[in-house]
Amino acid sequence: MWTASANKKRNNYLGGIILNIQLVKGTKDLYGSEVLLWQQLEKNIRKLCATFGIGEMRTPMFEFTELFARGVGETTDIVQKEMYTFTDDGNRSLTLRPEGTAGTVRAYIEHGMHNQPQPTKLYYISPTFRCENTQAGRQRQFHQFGVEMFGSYSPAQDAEAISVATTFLEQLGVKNVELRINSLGCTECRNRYNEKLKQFISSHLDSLCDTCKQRYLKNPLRVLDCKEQGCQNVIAQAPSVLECLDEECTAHFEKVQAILKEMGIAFTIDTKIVRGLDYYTRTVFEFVSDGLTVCGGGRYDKLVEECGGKPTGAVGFGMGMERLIMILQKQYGESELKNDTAIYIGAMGEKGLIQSQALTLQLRKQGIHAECDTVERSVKAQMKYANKINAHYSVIIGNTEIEQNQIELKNMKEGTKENIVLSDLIDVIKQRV
RNA sequence: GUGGGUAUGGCGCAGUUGGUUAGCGCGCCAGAUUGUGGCUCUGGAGGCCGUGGGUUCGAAUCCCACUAUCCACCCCA
Repeated sequence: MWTASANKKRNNYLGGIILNIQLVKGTKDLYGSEVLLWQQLEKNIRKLCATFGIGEMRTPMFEFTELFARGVGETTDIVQKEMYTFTDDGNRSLTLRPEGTAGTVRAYIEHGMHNQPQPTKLYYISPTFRCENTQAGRQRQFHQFGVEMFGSYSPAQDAEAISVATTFLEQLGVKNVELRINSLGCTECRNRYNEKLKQFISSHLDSLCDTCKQRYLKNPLRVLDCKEQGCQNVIAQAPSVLECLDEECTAHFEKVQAILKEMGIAFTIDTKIVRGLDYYTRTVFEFVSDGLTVCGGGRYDKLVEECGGKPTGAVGFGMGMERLIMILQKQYGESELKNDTAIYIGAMGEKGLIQSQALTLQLRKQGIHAECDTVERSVKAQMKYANKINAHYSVIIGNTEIEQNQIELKNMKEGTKENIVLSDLIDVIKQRV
């Protein structure tokens, strides 16, 4: 590990050149039992998506800055102060992706996916970057699992997207999950509501906090999100978005609810949900567990068009993997995940060492996890090692075994031994695994 | 960006009002009669106590700055 003192020593070797070989703020190495947890989570996601007919989309880690600035919204905090932006050789302004939707939309348009049978359903599990203050479960490089569904304006698509998230959280066993939904309406409804809200807020300015006094002009919806008590009191009296929806948007929202009900998906309507991203239209939703938002998403019918594609209805959601991992860790408690080893093939003497290496490879080629001694330790130490790596069986190969073509196969759990013919070892193990 | 806590071998922690060679648990390595694990015992390796300054005869310990980390706010996933 590159501790600071290790750096110091290293610097001496390198003649005083100072190397900053340390983790960058907000980044993390994943290894050991933690990475096993990640693998399991990813496996669950892939299986889930296969069930829902959602294909994987892998977009590049960086794109033109413009894409995110436009896609995510110029007024959002993400664009204004949290993006990792740099200029490359060709003087292009590039940015590490701060969220997954924009890149997916770009790919959808660029590859003419609207020519495929619609809807196009895509998911991604990708590293994502935001330059903001860190906290538990919030890194500067974090991982997002997201699903995007293109090509439908129907409320059925909203419901399908929500059902993916519900099923996933259910299967993961996340407890106390609550689904909250709301509708922001189409652009017209939204503008109408913004005006109404502005008027309402301006008549209650005195009770608002300082930030809200500023931001209500630009983005009055944000005030609904404020946690200050004073603002909360004002908001409680504020007009609801739902009152401003036109007929179509109202019908859409009602239909989403009807489908969810029939699907057996419980939800509550929360007119305070507005989401921080500018691109949402109509349905928006959040899954909250113990006060933490574990999933957020909604419909974004204008985004594909804004990014240069044909008008296309779309709906999606994102989940922070780090938060899911935290939940899983709590669930699994301290019990460490381990990779088991089928058999440990120890060796005694030179002939044994040589043969054990070859035998191990043969087993591995058959898909069996075998380990052998590559350190030339004592038999006792080898057995200790076999125990530590959770070997189910062990054998020691030495001169006697080779001469007699006989070995003692030991069952590590039971502590029992049995004699078998050395040349039969592979077949015997294959049968037992 | 704002406020508060923390920073000691791989991990988790002690280190008393500043005083000699900085400890403990887990882990790692090796032994406990010569070729066999899990228990126990013994020994060993591994830290200039986050970094840089300052106060002092003397600093892990006091002061300042920086960095990282955690918590809250902000925002989101």
